[in-house]
Amino acid sequence: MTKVPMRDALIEAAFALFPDRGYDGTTVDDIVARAGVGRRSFFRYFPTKEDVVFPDHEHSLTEMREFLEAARDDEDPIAKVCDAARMVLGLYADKPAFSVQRYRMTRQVPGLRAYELSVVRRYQQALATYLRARFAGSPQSTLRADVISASVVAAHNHALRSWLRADGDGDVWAAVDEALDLVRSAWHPDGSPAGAAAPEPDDVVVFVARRSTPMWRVVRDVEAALTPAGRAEESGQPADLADRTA
Amino acid sequence: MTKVPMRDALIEAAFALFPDRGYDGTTVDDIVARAGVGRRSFFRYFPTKEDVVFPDHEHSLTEMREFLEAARDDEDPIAKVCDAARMVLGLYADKPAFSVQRYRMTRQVPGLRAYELSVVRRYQQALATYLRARFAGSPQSTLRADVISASVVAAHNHALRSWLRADGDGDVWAAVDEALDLVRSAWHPDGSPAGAAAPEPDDVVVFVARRSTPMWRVVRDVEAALTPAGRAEESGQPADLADRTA
DNA sequence: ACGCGTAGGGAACTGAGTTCCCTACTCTAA
DNA sequence: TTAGAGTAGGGAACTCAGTTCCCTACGCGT
Repeated sequence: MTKVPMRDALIEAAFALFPDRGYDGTTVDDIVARAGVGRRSFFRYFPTKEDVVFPDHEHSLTEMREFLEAARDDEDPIAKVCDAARMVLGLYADKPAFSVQRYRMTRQVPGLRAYELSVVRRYQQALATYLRARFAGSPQSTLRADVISASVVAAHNHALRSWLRADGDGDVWAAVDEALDLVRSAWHPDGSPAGAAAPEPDDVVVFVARRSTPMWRVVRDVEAALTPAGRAEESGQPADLADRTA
Repeated sequence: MTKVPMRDALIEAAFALFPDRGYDGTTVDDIVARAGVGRRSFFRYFPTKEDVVFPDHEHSLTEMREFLEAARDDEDPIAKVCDAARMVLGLYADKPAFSVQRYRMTRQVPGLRAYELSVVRRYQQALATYLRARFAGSPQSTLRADVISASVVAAHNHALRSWLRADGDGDVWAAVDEALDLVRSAWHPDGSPAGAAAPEPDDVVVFVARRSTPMWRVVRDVEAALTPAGRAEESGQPADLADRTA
């Protein structure tokens, strides 16, 4: 009847004790006693006590690396690292209660904050490794790879953390999309500085309005132009590329 | 003759032992024995063993905060955080041999890498705090503050680390300037971020959005872009357009 | 001389992480 | 069916970082 793999039993025991005693107040002996196993077994499954708090990041990291290695060469590298960041978001968004509980604990325990930082750095390095390969040959390739991956991670964490601070209320996905859009627009190869004949992607809408335009009218026209709204990119295909509002 | 303050004696003793025994191989007892003081005294001056490896960051952090708090409001905020990053560079560049020795040790000891990350995060937070205050009122102020400070730190570290890897050869200052220039050009007035207004002659606002953008975001950003230096309606975020239309 | 605050010393304890060695189960090959 | 080997788990004993409690010594002003 040792159905539950020991690893899961230890995680469950740990998180059953944390709310009462806190992280520091829960010793490894407490955890193994509750799980009904020997102390030695804990360190067989978790190299340190901190690892039991973030049980799935190791797996998530290898998933991210595989995802990036499987990328085709014709994919936009920046969009790809943004998607990779969204994968990590899923890890948190799938278990809001767990994520919020852990976030609160992490904020209070310096050791856990340090651990979290080291995990974040490994994600960031995975992104940077991918970008370095994709940028290879272009000027400042490693610098750009490092800075862009740092931007993506910062944007992701900004959205994730404000969602966690709000106890998991609100739409994380939308918040992360917005944050990543900012990053993408800052770094993307829109080398064309001022207007001119910029090759615009098909799903981009340009509005022009005078500053004196009443807000209600702008909103109405924007709505009209974006009618096939929503998050489905493949749906909104037709309509004019440039809609003008006097 | 015990002129040397105990703190300095401990640092000196520690770094005298590290080359031979390594960080993990040097116990706190070894250090205090060499310094000729009691074990208890070590923890009076350094909260953890790791702190003795980075003895001056605490002081440097308060210097950076003071530097940023003393900034005038007419200074360019991004240039200011770049200068703040350059202050930290001085900490390393002033003692190349020491910095290189410590860098090599830090690479090999996971605990020291984690410590370094937590220090870096505190610098980054100092930058972000300053930028949040400077950006207050403009759209996405906290997001931009977080992402820009992450970019600055990443650029600084990129240049610093390649200099350290090269055993302190070459011109760090030039390398950091180049790296920071990249960041500044990405975030400063010219690259027009999607969802924000681009500079146009006269009184006209150009608004660019992807068709997949959620409606609530379009409305909010249009509002921010069109509101002429007053305050936006419900969100209470005054949107300053002056930067973008100059 | 007195009291008093501060810098340092040191024993003893807790708890994480390691080392060494033990038991028990299971799967395979002779 | 049994021998052997590989693997999952148990547990004592150790090291070392960090803490707690309490001690001594020195300076310093009144």
